[in-house]
Amino acid sequence: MPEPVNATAAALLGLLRDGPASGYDLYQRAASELGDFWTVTRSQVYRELTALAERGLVTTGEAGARARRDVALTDEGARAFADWLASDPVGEVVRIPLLLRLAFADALPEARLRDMLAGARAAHAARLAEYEEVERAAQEAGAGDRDLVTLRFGLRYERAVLAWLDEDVRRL
Amino acid sequence: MPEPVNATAAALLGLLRDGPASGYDLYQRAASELGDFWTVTRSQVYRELTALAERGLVTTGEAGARARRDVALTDEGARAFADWLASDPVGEVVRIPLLLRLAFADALPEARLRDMLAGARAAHAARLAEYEEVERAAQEAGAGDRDLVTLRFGLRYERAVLAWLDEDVRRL
DNA sequence: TGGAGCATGTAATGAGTTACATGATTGG
DNA sequence: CCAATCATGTAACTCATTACATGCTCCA
Repeated sequence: MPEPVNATAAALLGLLRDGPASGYDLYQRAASELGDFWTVTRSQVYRELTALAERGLVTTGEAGARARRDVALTDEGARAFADWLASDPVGEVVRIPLLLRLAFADALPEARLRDMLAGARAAHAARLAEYEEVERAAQEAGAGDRDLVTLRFGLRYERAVLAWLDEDVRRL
Repeated sequence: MPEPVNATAAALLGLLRDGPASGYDLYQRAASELGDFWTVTRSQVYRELTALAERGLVTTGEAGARARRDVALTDEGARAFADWLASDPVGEVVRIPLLLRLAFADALPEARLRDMLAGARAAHAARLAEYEEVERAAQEAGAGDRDLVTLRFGLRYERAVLAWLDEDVRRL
């Protein structure tokens, strides 16, 4: 059994099913199609593509304008993607800097704490509003539930955070 | 202005306010007191402690049993902690492997998908139950809202994920 | 026609995980 | 008294972010 690919590499393979693309393209598509709950940076894209090419899971085409080089999925790459896709989804990460600070709230000046909470509230409310707007637009455009599943997670997440801020954190 | 410390290092400084401790102690305390939304590994603890010692933010004591070496907070370390604590909480990370797979659900065999969702549901339900149990115990022990704020976040998060699984993902 | 901004990629650094090693304790 | 387990730490590796460099395009 060959070494399994990591999730970021697998995501790139998955995107490449739609046809060859440059690292830059893949980066853009990942940002827009994979959503806020699986982010990748450009550097990661290039690193993973290099590694995938070395393993023969993608092939690298000729250089085009601006050093652009398209890569394409190989059969072996498609197989590696399918294996990853069926593998157990492990490694959920939720990391909340605000929560870490609240653990030490005793040492935090009252006023600064209030500011911080207000800032967090505003940021999450803004993201919620953004998601709601995207949902509205998607529904008008006739998107199905399948397309909205990530968005729905985002909506629930942001609402949960806001409820927590308003109902649980408020009383401090 | 000195280079600010990173969040993991800051957490260790924060814990050291209660008195000197070994890396191992700090690791244990971080795991139990900082909760599931800011995890650190043992290796991180030692790496950060080394770096903190080089910067004079902690001092390293003599070796005890089993190569144990306690470190203690310096005044400068306490200042660095306070600075970090008051700084803006940036860098929230939420990373959901299941969501990434759902983005490619078209290529996933029906049965495997169902399994995967069932597994996720079970895992989150178990964590929710665990949190509820901790909450019950804490309340009996007379813990205040201040102590429970992290836990409350966990409760809301797990409930939101379960609702998402049951109400939004179900229909696929 | 030149400079503002987009496209494309690399290098350097930082953070996080896994695997390894080894010395104390302790219960059977 | 020795085997299992706990305590303690290091090394190697993978993953992720930030900073940098440079070539195109296009429009003012």
